[in-house]
Amino acid sequence: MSPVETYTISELAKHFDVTPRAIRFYEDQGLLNPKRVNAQRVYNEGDFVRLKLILRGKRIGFSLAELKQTISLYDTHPDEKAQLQYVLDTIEAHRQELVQRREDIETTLADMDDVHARVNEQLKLLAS
Amino acid sequence: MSPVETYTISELAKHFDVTPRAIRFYEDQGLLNPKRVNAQRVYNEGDFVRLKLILRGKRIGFSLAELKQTISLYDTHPDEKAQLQYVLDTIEAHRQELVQRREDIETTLADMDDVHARVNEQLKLLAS
DNA sequence: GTAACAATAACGGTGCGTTAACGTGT
DNA sequence: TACACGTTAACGCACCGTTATTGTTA
Repeated sequence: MSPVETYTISELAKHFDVTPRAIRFYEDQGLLNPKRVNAQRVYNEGDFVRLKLILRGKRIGFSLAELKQTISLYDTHPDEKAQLQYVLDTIEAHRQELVQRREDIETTLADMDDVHARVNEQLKLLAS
Repeated sequence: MSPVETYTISELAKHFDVTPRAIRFYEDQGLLNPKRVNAQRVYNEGDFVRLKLILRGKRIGFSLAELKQTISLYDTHPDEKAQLQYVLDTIEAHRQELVQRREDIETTLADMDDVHARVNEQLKLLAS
């Protein structure tokens, strides 16, 4: 047996800079499902990654409810054709959203560059 | 005088697919400031663009409060050095945020591609 | 359409009181 | 071995602040 790295809730909390309370909350919402040893939560590598995905998803702007859906897809291993197709379709839908969001960001960055350039010009004129 | 394109609130609402009520709300929050003719709102091209920026910003994930700040910066034309520098700094801060968010999105898209490929593989095996 | 005020609903948690398990020093 | 003590965690329920809207009435 290879040793499996595990974590307590407070270790995770510290690592990701969130409160243990929040981690339990994510579990309440169905986003995590760690093993238990005497009612105590024991997190493995998979849970670790899952939490990382949750936090990244939050930064991107997804709600916990949305994350619950997508993250499940990531590590489910369905064996039926219909299910596999469903996974593909769902991924595709989310992909579209993300691509749109990325475009919005690109556009905004470009706008910012414009403003930045103009303001910088002003600043130079003023300095001379 | 060149004719200036103007819009009523319901025209804007229809165009951007939001309720007039929401547009008034954005004004309450200080994000819009259309001219009035007899207390009735009259929106010009600038207002139009502003609303577009607001909605794009929302999609990206900025709060109305943040948008109020940034959008103001976009079309203010300060003349003092300190103010100009402030604008540059603020833009830079928001830029950092956006770049981070874009990175998160890139990573997630890559993850999705992985899953997509794996699932597709499964599907092919099943079909054969 | 407008103004003003209220109500709502989702979201993402937090606080708290209580109970339980575990390790340490005496 | 026994006991007290501190730490950490679990649970459940209520509650909260922010945000973004929507309703309502005049």
